[in-house]
Amino acid sequence: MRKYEFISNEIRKRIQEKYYSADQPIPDELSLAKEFSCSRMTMKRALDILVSEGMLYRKRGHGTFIVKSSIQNIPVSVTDKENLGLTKLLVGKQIESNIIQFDVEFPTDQVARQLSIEKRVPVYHIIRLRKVEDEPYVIEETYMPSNLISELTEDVLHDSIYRHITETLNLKIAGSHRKIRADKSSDLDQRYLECADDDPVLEVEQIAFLNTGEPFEYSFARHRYDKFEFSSVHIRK
Amino acid sequence: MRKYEFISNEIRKRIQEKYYSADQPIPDELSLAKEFSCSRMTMKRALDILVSEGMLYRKRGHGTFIVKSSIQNIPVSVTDKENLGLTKLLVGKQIESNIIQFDVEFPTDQVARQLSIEKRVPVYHIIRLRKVEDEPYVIEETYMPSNLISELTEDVLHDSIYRHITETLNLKIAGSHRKIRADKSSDLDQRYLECADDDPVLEVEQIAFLNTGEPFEYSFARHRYDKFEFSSVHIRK
DNA sequence: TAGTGGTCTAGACCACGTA
DNA sequence: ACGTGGTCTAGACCACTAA
Repeated sequence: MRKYEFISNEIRKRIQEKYYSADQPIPDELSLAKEFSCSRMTMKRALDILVSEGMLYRKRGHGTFIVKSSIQNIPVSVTDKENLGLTKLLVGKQIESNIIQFDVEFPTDQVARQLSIEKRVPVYHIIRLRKVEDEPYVIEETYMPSNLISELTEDVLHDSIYRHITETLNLKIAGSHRKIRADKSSDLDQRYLECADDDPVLEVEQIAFLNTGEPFEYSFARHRYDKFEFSSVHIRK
Repeated sequence: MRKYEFISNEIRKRIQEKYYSADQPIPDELSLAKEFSCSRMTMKRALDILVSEGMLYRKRGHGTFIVKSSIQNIPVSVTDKENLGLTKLLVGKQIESNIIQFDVEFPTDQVARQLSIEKRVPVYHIIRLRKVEDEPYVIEETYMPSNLISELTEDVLHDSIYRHITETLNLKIAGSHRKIRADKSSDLDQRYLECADDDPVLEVEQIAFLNTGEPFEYSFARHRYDKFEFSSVHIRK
């Protein structure tokens, strides 16, 4: 366990358990560094994590304070904690994946460009309906280059593509770029998400990268507008 | 100018100008530190910024590499760079604000809770239509505690609330929590955004904080679905 | 084994806010 | 003047990767 992570977790626990008064600054960095037997840089790094989570804020020349609203708000962010698929996001819930389409094809210009591949490299083209607790939740249309993501089978699609990538293929996911927009529901949306003609959907377009810098996924996730919202925390530097 | 910011900007420029080959790692941290006459920690911090922007990625034991797709994709993110209002986001464009409503009232339970204030503290309740280049762009409904944000006038609302807060009141904005969702357009949306009955809207709910930790804004921004999307970059730690 | 990035130290000085 | 956080240094050792 890294020292700064251990300390960060400890301080987070203390805040949640109201060990520190929310009306006063928490102890200064040097005192905390002494308490945890670390350098001030390491202490600062531990606190940085909590600042980036929106749990603490600093005032130069004054001290480090608890963001009061952070104590009750538990689920700070979908965005910043995970870009793992549904499977990890909703642990404990019963998740089911219906395969609507599963093809291999040559990419369109747009798909080839987003995945940074040549047009002659085949891509998987997958459309899945994900259900949570038997309720339709999201339709995911996914493109993945076949040379990068191998051994994709229907079994994998029913389980979790992310698990296949990280555990079976042993690849490492580095991050993703996302765009979020509203759209009118298409016939496909209405059929599978069981939504009304005039129900909108929330679409998340995503390009995900391996730690090699290679894009391995270009996807469109279309969510029922009444069952999903996207959360993010923004801290100014 | 902070040293790590200067270095970070310099490396970013080099990447954009293809000074470094995208097929090879950029020079190692120690060499770069020597070139910029700084410590390795400072060099690492400069590179951290570019990693968090999705421009570089690292492989331990191997080197630091350029994310190829980052070179052409210029506007990486609305999310991570700014939570300043429209005024700063769309510099150079002609922006107009029409005031639809401007009241002071006692907050509802929900508004009081989100702003962490007592129900007896009056709040400004503002609804504005923001136009960009004469086209309707977004309807913003905003609640601000009157004890925190003072001297709010129609002149300010026509200009920029953020400028008033940072420049006139000299307060510092620390960050915000946001939720993004799709919704059906309301009568108000249709009237002012000039959208059709069945056009959806993209709603961004935001609580913004000062560096004192106090929430100063609780707002709902409703965007035309065909004119706005929300971008974010996610890097796994 | 050599070279890379990841963590950590024990200091230093600076910038800012309060008294 | 003092105490706070912000930046920066010049090292050290560790973890991982490739040759």
